[in-house]
Amino acid sequence: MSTEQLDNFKESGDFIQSLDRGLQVIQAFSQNNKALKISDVSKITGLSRPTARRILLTLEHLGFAESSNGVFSLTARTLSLGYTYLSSNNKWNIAHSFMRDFVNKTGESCSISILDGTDIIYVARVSTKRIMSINLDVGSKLPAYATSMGHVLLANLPKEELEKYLTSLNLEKFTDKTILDKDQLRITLEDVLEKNWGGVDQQFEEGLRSIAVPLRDANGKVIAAINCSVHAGRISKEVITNEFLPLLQEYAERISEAMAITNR
Amino acid sequence: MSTEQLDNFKESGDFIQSLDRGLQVIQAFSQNNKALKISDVSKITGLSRPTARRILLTLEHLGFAESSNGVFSLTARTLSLGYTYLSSNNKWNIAHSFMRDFVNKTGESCSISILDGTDIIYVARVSTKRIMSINLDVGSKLPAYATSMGHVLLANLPKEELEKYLTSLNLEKFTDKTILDKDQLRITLEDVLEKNWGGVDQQFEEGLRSIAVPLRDANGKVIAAINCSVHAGRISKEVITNEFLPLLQEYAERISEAMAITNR
DNA sequence: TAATAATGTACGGTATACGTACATCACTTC
DNA sequence: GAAGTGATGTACGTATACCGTACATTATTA
Repeated sequence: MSTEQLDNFKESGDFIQSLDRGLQVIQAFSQNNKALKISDVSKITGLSRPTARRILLTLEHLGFAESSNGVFSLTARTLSLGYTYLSSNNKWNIAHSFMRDFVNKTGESCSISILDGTDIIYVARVSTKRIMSINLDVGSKLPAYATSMGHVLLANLPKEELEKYLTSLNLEKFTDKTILDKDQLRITLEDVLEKNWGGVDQQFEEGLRSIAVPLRDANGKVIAAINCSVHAGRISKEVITNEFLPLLQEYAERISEAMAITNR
Repeated sequence: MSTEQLDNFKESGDFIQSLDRGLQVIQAFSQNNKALKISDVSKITGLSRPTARRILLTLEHLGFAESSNGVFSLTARTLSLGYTYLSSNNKWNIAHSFMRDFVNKTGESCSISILDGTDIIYVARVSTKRIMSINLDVGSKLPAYATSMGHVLLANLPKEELEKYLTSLNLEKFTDKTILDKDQLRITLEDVLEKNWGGVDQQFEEGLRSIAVPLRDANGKVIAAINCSVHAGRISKEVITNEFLPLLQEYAERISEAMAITNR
């Protein structure tokens, strides 16, 4: 939705400001913002200090936040709040047993993610050893343009949406191999769309290599991406494309099918 | 917090009703409530229909919900909302590598959870094969009294809190072995407190056996529980208590230590 | 075609939530 | 130890955001 549309909606009388603000406050507690004072929240969100205070106190009394010595942090209840999405949506559960199977065969991690704006969000994950510096879990967000799943999801976007994405995009350099040129990204995505799979080699993190393929609904529409990520020093490009890719494609097929059946 | 206290707070002028209501609506989308109509949400939450509608539309326009043909469901953005708890709180990440290590040694799943009211909430999990009928993930909730981690967490509650919990508790029968007697539960918990570990044998689900021990902060206060769950048909009671328990205790010690160091 | 049950919407009142302003407290800094 | 900095708590009057009732409208079913 465009900002203009949002503004229109905000004045439509069907918009609840306080809910928006409350959710903004929860999101203010992101990485490196482990614990926040009232004034911190006020600064981050742009809300007035009394408003930030009221929201934090409300969250605390509802059990979504806790405070000690005037420093607030979220509680695990917030986590289960997000989990209502998963428990209300069993399609990713269906994928799980297939993913486990794939992981047992390859010995490497497997994940599913969907696109949310400029990010991918992990909705299912079966991991083996840890290969990334950050810990990925269901709910994690990563920038789409630097990941294999992101490439698959972006490549399958309608043309105009992709262009909108590309124009508003701000490319950040994560490693020496990160794509920093929009035209190059566009070419890469065209290639991904044609091949029907995407691969990223240490563009997001040094030593991390991954491939991804789409998951489709009954109509063939891409609804998610599934990937396999490996340690670059351990698994060569040849092995991942010649051995893992066909297997991943096979499993993607089977998962898409299983989800289509149960969604009928 | 007691209801009375909450009511007092609600009238204090520091309570934001709309935020409370909005979060109630999100939580209305729990298991088996995959997709909800406006009137469904109104019924479940007790909110008037126009209010439910306003909240749903607001959530939709913020990207936390989506609708098609008048049926609303949550989006993955809700999931990432919950994930802000994890990313704002790195202590469970610290535990992850230890848990992986434990899983590699035993070949069985390992999880950490904390207490939230009458439920335990999973905050970290490294799983192998799937042994439960439901799929557990970070954010999942289970009733405390029927799980080994729940026993550990309940046993370490202050006396009065435990009593309060026990009096208000409604025991549900999950399997033939589920504890249904409060006195028996009390005795079990006393035993757990003394032994410093808890074990549950198919009380929550047929074929599921698990043991749990506490994780403590620098002051020795119990902050979470860590468990190991196995398939009852594959791993005997003897193996789990004689081989896995000492290992779990060792890892719990190491994790507690690691968290204490980084929290300094 | 009537009836049921859902949704959309208008509207006026009021409780709700707001931000400014001031008081207070904790912690530096000179 | 006094002045200064930056935080929090709180009072209060106001504006408005949000509310629910009531009615119109649109599926859906009988």
